[in-house]
Amino acid sequence: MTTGKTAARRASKAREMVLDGLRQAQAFRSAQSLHMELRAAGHAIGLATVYRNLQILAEDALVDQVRVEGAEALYRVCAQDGHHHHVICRSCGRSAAVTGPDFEVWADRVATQAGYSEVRHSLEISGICRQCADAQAAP
Amino acid sequence: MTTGKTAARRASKAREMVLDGLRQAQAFRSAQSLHMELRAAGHAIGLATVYRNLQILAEDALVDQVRVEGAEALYRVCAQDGHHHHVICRSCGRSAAVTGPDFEVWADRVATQAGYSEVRHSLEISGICRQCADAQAAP
DNA sequence: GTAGACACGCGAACGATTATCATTTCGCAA
DNA sequence: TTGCGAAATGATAATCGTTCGCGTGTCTAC
Repeated sequence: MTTGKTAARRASKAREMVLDGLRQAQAFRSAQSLHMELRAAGHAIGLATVYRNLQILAEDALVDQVRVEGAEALYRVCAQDGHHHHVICRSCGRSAAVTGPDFEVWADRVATQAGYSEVRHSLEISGICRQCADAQAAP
Repeated sequence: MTTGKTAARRASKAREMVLDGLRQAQAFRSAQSLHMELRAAGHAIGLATVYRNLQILAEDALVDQVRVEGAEALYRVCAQDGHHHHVICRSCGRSAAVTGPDFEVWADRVATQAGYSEVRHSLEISGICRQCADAQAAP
């Protein structure tokens, strides 16, 4: 990697499928569940391939990748560009976008003040969405 | 201390060791490296026990637990006061505490407004500390 | 048409964490 | 002090998500 040469990202049916499967979902999906669905739909795609392409797509900023505490990584088609965050339902994966006013700036500033460079931040907000909460309350 | 309830927490040599090992570190430690060190120091402690006690200590708010993107969980003795965050050096693990403004409140509010309950959040800020940056710049 | 990349699918490997379980140790009270 | 039951322990197996290795397939460029 880092050859500097054109990435030579070749067209790929598998990548197409992964992206498509992600597009059809309203919520964040895990690599595994996406794989299962694709298999169920009759596509002979390998789990490793799903992971591979998910990574590639995340690299190309075509999908968002988040990690909920200690659980699996979740992916979703990137709605918009620019930095934004989500509230993710821990139960169903549905998410809502939230925008913090000066949060980004603040994070960067305090880290820089502390003497840190190449500052990165990751903010995850999770909860139980109303539908799931209702479903749990009334079994 | 305050053994009022059904004191489900008993004194434990292992927990003492874990806490001690953590105290001696200036930076965040992983469960595994802590275990290795304790073994190297001659203590016959099991890996599972390290994990167990780390969890217990985190529960009791005696240690901070963070998860850097996709890597292992890192632990550190808790400085003190309530909720706070850290900037962690991605290179050496050293960290600095940062205090956010009304970040906690904000996160909770936007999530609640979006209809989410049982809101949890996790904020990680990472960077390269000055020493590591210097070391990298002039090898 | 052929060579060489790149991508694929499969299954095994991997690393972090957790569960299991027989045994030890602690806290409390007799 | 001694005894008892509950909690803690350590070794190991198991789990789970993710990645690697490898032989094969497929597309591009020549």
